Amino acid sequence: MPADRTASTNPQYLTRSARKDLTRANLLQAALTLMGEGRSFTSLGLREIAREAGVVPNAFYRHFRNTDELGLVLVEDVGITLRRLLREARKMAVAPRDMLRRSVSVYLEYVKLNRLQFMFISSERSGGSRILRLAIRNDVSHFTNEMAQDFRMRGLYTQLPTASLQMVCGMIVMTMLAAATDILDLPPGQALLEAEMSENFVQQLKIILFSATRLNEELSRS
Amino acid sequence: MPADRTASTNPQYLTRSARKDLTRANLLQAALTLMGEGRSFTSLGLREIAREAGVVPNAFYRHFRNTDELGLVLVEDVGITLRRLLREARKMAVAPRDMLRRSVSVYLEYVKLNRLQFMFISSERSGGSRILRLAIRNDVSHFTNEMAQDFRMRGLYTQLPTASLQMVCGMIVMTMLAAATDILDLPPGQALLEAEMSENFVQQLKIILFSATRLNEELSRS
DNA sequence: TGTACATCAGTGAACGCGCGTTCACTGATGTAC
DNA sequence: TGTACATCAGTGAACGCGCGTTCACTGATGTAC
Repeated sequence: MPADRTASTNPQYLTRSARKDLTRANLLQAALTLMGEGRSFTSLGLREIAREAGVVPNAFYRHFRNTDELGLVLVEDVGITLRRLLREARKMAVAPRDMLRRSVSVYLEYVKLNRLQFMFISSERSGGSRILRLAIRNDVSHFTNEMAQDFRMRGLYTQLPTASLQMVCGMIVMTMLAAATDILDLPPGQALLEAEMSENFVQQLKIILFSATRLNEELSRS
Repeated sequence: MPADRTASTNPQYLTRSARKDLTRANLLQAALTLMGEGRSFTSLGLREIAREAGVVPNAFYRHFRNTDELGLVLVEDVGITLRRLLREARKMAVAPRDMLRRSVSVYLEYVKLNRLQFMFISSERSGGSRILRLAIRNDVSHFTNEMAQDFRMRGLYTQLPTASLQMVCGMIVMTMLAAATDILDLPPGQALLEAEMSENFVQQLKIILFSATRLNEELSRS
């Protein structure tokens, strides 16, 4: 039952505004939960979300003007998740052995941990509401830019002009999102398929990164 | 007005079954038209499609069981479009000067020519209805396989094992679809942005193809 | 600290609307003789 | 070729339903004195 979600934090002992925040969080979580059941965000209705959150439809308006506004808050949360991912990546030792493979496995774990959020961006990045689509693309391109900056800070690919580095990072992010979609589609418990997929992902990144080292040398000659 | 679509082929002189086919085509076209107005296929209703096609809602059932079934027919059409694209690509001279750049510009023209169909796959490939998503992925992976076969037939990348060639083609197709999405998002008449985007696309393919020639040489050593 | 009043998160009922689906139908087209 | 009948693409009206949105409300929480 939806109400169980709040069972551990007994509303009895919270202030009014804390309880409001809780309901708001329940609404956001309700939308994610429904998406986890195979629904796309765009197809969710206000009443449906309120029902799943255990409040009356009208209560929704105390928190959001409409479902798109709720969606934008979800996108914000995704942005936070992505920035956290970058922070984790930054903590990794500089260029240790098997750096790429380790990054990939950290990333894939992260995707599985934030399953619903990644399902959300994967399905709303192209389809559905225009305003959400733009917000997500904005987040993704911020992520790409920060990745490029991190490469610079670490002194990687210093020979690349900024535009090329941006493009390479764009390809990496595109590949990351495709891999996330693939891994989320996998039925659970398919360890073998997952390992195969992950290995594929590593190879794809190798292809991109390998060429990056040669950009402006061979490529411009061909 | 929707009825104008049929004005050039006066229904008066057609057989009953030919007129039925025309209505069916109008329904399919109506769905594409509505998508062209910024709607996602998943959000289209049966009544809405019928209205746009100029028939009564009930008439829809003479042609499709529901909107998903209409969607599957659209996917079939996309499959045909993609196979036609491959056929055109095959007609191109073997390895002429600037082959890559020529292929890219042919492809981008093709995308613009079949604008609505590419918008359809781009937005329904991840979002919306599960059954449509699977059908589209199926078409895309067929396309990828055929591309790999064509590479083999042309004697390109003969040193690559089949699995690696598949992966490389997968990356090419992923990049192609991303480029299609980008070009379709561009406001019309932005020739400069379009040229930039197209050049970016060329570079991305170079990166992938260049590495492909070195796969199994340098990559496995790194 | 106690009281009187204001605030406001959530309620419950009602609305008008467009939806998908059903039904019996119409009348032009097609077919059999 | 002409006639009588069958077919069936599309019509028009009706249905029940869930939707988003509105309204006046309740009563616990918060605030001012």
